[in-house]
Amino acid sequence: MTQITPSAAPAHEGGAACPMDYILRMLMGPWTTYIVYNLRTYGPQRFGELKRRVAGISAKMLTERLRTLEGAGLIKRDYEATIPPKVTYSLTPRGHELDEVLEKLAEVAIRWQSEDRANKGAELKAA
Amino acid sequence: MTQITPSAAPAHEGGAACPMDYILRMLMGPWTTYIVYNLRTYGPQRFGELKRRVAGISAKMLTERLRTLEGAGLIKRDYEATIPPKVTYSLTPRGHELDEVLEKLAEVAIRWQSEDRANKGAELKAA
DNA sequence: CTCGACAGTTACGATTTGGTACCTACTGGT
DNA sequence: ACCAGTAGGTACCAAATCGTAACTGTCGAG
Repeated sequence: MTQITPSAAPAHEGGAACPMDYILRMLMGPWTTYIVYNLRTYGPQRFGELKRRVAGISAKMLTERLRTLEGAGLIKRDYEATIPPKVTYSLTPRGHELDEVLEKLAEVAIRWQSEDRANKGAELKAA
Repeated sequence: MTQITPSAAPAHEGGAACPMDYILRMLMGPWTTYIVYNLRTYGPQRFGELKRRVAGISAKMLTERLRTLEGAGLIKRDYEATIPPKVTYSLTPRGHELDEVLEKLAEVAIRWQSEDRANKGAELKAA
C-alpha cells in the first residue's frame, strides 16, 4: 500500500491528527475510493463484476484492495463455495460511514471544478 | 506522486466520481494531509517550522508536497527575500474548504477509534 | 476434449518512490 | 575562522509498488 506515514514516528503532538492516519492509509490506495464508490453506487457486487466496472484494474490489485478494505472492516466478503465459486462484496455499515465523507469531498471537488470552469471562461473573455 | 487513477481510462460512467480524482490525487500524497492539518491548526508557518512540526519528513518531500499544494491553489507561498530568506506558507481560502472535509474525516476516524477501543475492552472482558 | 469463466495466487520484472548526502549563498554567534 | 540556520536543489540508491503472465481447480458449453 501507499506509504502515508513514514518509517519515522508520525508525531502525536496534535492529538486529533492521529486517528486520521489510520483512515487515510486505506483511502489512499490507488483504486480504493473507486471501489468503495462502485460498491456504494451499484450495490453489492461479485468480483468479476467489480473488476469489469472498475475497468483497468488488475485482478491482483483488486484482490489486494478488497482484502485491505475487508481487513479494515469497510467491506464484507461473502464466499459461497458453489461451483463455480461466488464471492460477493458489499459495504459494511462502517463502509457506509465513509461515503458520507466521500460525499463532502465530492461536493468540494465539484464546486472547484465549476469554479475553475468559470474562471477559465472569465479569463478568455477578458483576454 | 502516488498513482491514484491508473494509466487506463478512469471511466466516466458514474459522472459524480470524476472530480474526485483530481482532489484525491492531491490528498493522497504521503504527508499532504499532515501538512494541511498543521497549517490549519497552527496557522501560517515557515518552512523550517513546518518541517520541525511534521517531524520525520525530509526537506525534499516537504518541498515537493508544498509545491504540489501550491500548484493546486490550496496553499500560498510568501517569499521574503530578506537575509536569511523567510518563506511563509499558509492555507488559501480554497485550502480551508478542504479542512471541512478533513474534519468530517477526523470525526469518523475518531468514532472508529473509540469504537475499536470499546470492542477491545468488551472482548477482553468476555474472554 | 479443449476452452472459457469463476476467483483468485504466485513469480517476475520494470517503474516509481522517497531517503541520504551533499551543494547553493548569506549572516550571526563564538 | 568555523559552525549553525535559513530555504531549498540535485544526484544517487535502495525499497516498495504495480502490471503481466502463468498457474490453481472445477464446471458447463461447444
